[in-house]
Amino acid sequence: MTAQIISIPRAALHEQVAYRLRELLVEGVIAPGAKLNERELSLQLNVSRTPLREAIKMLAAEGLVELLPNRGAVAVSLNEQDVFNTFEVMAGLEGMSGELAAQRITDAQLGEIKALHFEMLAAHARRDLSAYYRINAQIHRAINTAANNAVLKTTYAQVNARLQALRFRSNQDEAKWNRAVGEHGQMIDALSKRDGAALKAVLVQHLQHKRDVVIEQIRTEAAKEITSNSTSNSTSKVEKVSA
Amino acid sequence: MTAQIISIPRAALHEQVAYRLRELLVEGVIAPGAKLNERELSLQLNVSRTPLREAIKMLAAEGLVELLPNRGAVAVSLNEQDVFNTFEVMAGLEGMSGELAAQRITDAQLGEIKALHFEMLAAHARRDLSAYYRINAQIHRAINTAANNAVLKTTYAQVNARLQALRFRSNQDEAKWNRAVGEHGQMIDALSKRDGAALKAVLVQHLQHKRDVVIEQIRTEAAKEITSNSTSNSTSKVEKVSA
DNA sequence: ACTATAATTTTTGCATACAAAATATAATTG
DNA sequence: CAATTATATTTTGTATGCAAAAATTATAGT
Repeated sequence: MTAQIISIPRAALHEQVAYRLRELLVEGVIAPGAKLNERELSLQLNVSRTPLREAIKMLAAEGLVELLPNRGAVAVSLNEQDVFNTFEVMAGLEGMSGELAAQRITDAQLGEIKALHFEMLAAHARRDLSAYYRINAQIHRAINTAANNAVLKTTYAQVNARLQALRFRSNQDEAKWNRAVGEHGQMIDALSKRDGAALKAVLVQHLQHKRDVVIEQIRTEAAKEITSNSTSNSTSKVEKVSA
Repeated sequence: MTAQIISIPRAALHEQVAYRLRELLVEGVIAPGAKLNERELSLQLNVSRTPLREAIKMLAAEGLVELLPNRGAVAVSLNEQDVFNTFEVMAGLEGMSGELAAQRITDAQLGEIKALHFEMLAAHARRDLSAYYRINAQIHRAINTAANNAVLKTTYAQVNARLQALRFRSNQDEAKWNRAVGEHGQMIDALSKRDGAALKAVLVQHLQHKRDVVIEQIRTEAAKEITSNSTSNSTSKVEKVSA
């Protein structure tokens, strides 16, 4: 008799596809505004169009792609207003997370967040932006987890994914980076004191600052786009689609 | 030449199906925990299984149904913890709505909300619970709309839909009903003064009270269920599924 | 009669096939 | 040559078919 492998029932195909597409969208491999060609994707992912389409419908419900009737799906492309609105909601959700986390966090969880904080300081000291962003995301996720509310967690993840898909993370200036790190210090203080109101305030402010940075970048990008379009041949992407 | 009808491109089939299923779930026609049989539904809705399945996948992403690998989909059934968590998030979202609405509401919108408020008082005076709930929902939706944030609106709608699906709306006692109506009066005051902080506070409290009412009902229902199961033949629904 | 096993039916999951719409390409005309 | 119409191709949307898994019913054994 052959060794019976314990059945880890591999996720349904549409789940796997949704997971992979989510990665591609959030990592920017599929750029905002880009069209999702079903034939092409089903070839690349090696699945038929049926589970692919089911996955796309899920992503549409999550707000990561937009469905155009009879014209398929495109990766969401947020305009300035969309970004503003999304950050506004994110700020509220982060605030909620912080307030609840302050009430519910365990000592172990707090210890882990402090550890991550020091790792973040290290990344900052080394000017390692990539590591900084990774650890930063981990800290925010940890606070969210400490809030111990599954609905909040999924809601947060869903709204956040749309912002991640923007991939605006490069070149924030020195002063703003320092400010962000300072705010993180305040977060740790507030969490240590289990001061929900203070943590909430810091997180909301933190998100507002991040919002300002991103919106500034969008404007810079837009300005560059116009310049390049008027001087050289247009290299602009697929027509802009609102979210 | 025949009169050219202005093409109102009827929504894609999967959209229509999703819309209809959403109604059935929120109105409780498909009860929490009930299985969604694909053959049966495709016959009833007169569509093939393909668009039906796509619609179900969307509802799964919205959190209205749960997918069981190789076993299809069931209408979500929230346990007490789930309900608590959902209300916690709803309270936060309502608070956000109120805070933003106070800043952004137009005089026309405020007028409409005041009108709805009086209609609600009328329904309360007549002890017309059905009308009361309908108008109540309209008021909350109007506040949400006045917040003027599309992301908040969809997020709110999505989380709220899961609570609607609970259909816990019957028999709230007199004192609690009066209290809820009183809170609504405070909302109107706060909105009129454009006092975001006050409105937020009232809304959060309002939701907490609603949460308490619902959780109490769940416990009562659960107690009844146990009694009936032990005395008579079990008429319980499909196995409980967590959300 | 109750449990365990086997056969049957149902149901889900995925792939394929076909029709309609949209897009791209070619042809035509002023 | 530009603009428009006609044709071909691609792409999406929906239905159907088939295999695998699950649920149900039947059968056998204790």
